[in-house]
Amino acid sequence: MRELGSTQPTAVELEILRILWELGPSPVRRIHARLAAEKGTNYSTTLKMLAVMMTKGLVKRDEEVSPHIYRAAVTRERAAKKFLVELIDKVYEGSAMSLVLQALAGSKASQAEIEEARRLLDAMEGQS
Amino acid sequence: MRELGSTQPTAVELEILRILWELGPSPVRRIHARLAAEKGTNYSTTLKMLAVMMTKGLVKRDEEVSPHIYRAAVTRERAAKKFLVELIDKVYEGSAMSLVLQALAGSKASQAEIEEARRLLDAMEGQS
DNA sequence: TTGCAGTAGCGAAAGGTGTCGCTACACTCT
DNA sequence: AGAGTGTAGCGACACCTTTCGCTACTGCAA
Repeated sequence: MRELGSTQPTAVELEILRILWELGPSPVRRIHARLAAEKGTNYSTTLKMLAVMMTKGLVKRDEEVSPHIYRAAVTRERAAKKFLVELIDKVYEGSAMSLVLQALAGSKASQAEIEEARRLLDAMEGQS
Repeated sequence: MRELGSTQPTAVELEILRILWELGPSPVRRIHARLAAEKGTNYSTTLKMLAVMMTKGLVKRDEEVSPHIYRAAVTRERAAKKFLVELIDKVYEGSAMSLVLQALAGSKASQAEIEEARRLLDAMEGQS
């Protein structure tokens, strides 16, 4: 019972997505090199995971060239947003931005990030 | 291979935690009523899930009384924070508060929440 | 005391994730 | 042609999550 557009990536899938976001479109070799460095898993495993992710629509690949080139089918931003929406939904069931921020309070942020956050808040205040 | 203090709740476990956060300490009957309303699962299933969650330390129970009373072993806030930290770690590998905010930008926030966010940013700026 | 209702628990099984071994195909290079 | 190297994929398996059926215990009512 899998919902249509909302295939949340699992742990390893997310690791692969992160690698793709960082590296950009890459052949399996390169993805595997990173993944193996972190987890020590086999080449076959990486390949299989990519295959599974293909069926879930999490990645796309160019089969014209050889080796095939894989790329993430979702952007980092979109994925993050999806996670957050689900998090708020699951944990707070409803909008609770202030609580999320509260949770973030412990983490350190650079001056630049804080500035940007302020700008964003200003923008949010304007609309809606 | 499960890390020591970081037992991330699975999907159903999270649903149960959410129910407990909302209801407060409750007997299985009450938890099950909610869960069954959402998923239509059996009483045995709820009971088993609670048992599993006991071994993981996600819930605690008072066995003195009958029926036993279950309560969440973690607060909503702590759980949310854990999720967020993991999210940032997994998706952005490192601090990226502004990006998280970016992701949140689409969601609507009340004036009060925005105010609170501003106050929080001020506080964060002060320290560290 | 027997029977019923509510409660607790165990063990099995179904489904999903992550892992790999083994096979096959292509493309060199000799 | 044959050997060697890089690439792709299938099928099996181990492990975890989620599900339930069946059993057992408790306490109260007939």
